[in-house]
Amino acid sequence: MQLNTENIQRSHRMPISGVLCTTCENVECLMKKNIASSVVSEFSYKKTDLNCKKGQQFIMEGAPVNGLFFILKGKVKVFRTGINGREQIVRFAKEGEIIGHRGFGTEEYYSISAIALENTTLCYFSKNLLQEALKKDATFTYDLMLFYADELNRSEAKVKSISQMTVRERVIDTLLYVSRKFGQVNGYIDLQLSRKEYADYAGTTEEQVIRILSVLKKENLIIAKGKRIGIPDVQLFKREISEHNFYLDT
DNA sequence: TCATTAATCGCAC
DNA sequence: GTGCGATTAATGA
Repeated sequence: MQLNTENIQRSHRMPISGVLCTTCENVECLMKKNIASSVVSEFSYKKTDLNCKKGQQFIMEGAPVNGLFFILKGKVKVFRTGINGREQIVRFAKEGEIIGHRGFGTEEYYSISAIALENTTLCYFSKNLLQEALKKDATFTYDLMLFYADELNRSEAKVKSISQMTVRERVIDTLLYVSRKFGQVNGYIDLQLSRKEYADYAGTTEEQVIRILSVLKKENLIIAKGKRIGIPDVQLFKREISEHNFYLDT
């Protein structure tokens, strides 16, 4: 029975490679959420899977936009190259998230770069096919719009944090963001980042992150063993910045 | 294990 | 707060 359906799918409804959206486990994925729609379902067969090894760059700043990526499995960092080669990490992304969406639409070239932080599998959709699907399915389009709105909101919050927070608060903010997004396993954040990557996100230097991290460790607000960093009490940790922000907001 | 790479510290600016 | 160079710790081939 199962073999039979699989054969039918293989004959004319199989994506060019890899995992089907129907069997995919990424519930948060925009495709998965809308898979009940016939438009989305039809469209989902036209993806291409792409395997990226740890450290591999799959979006190059300035390269022409042909489509966009969904993360099937793995973790990714998105960044922009700033003045004198310094990286500015825009965001981190995990399973089910969209990468390269900003280049979508009227933009011709990517304004960001993306690198796999661990071995990652990506679902690639061509720009033209996605546009067609979006025109046909309003719910799908609406979901994408919500995603854009959320991204914009986060991006604005980040502008505030960089311009108004102290370095210490920015590092704390970064730690909170990463732990909220990737969670903690065995008391440590489920993502190993170098001090430089924390710095690139917080908008500081590697040395500054190292110094602040060791202070936070002394204050028992975090635990750190090499690249593994853990936050024992997230609520307590949050208070470190929310107190200050209270004054900023009023 | 040894060699490479990352983290840390101290110091000058 | 930032940036450089030396030292030390961690990682992985």
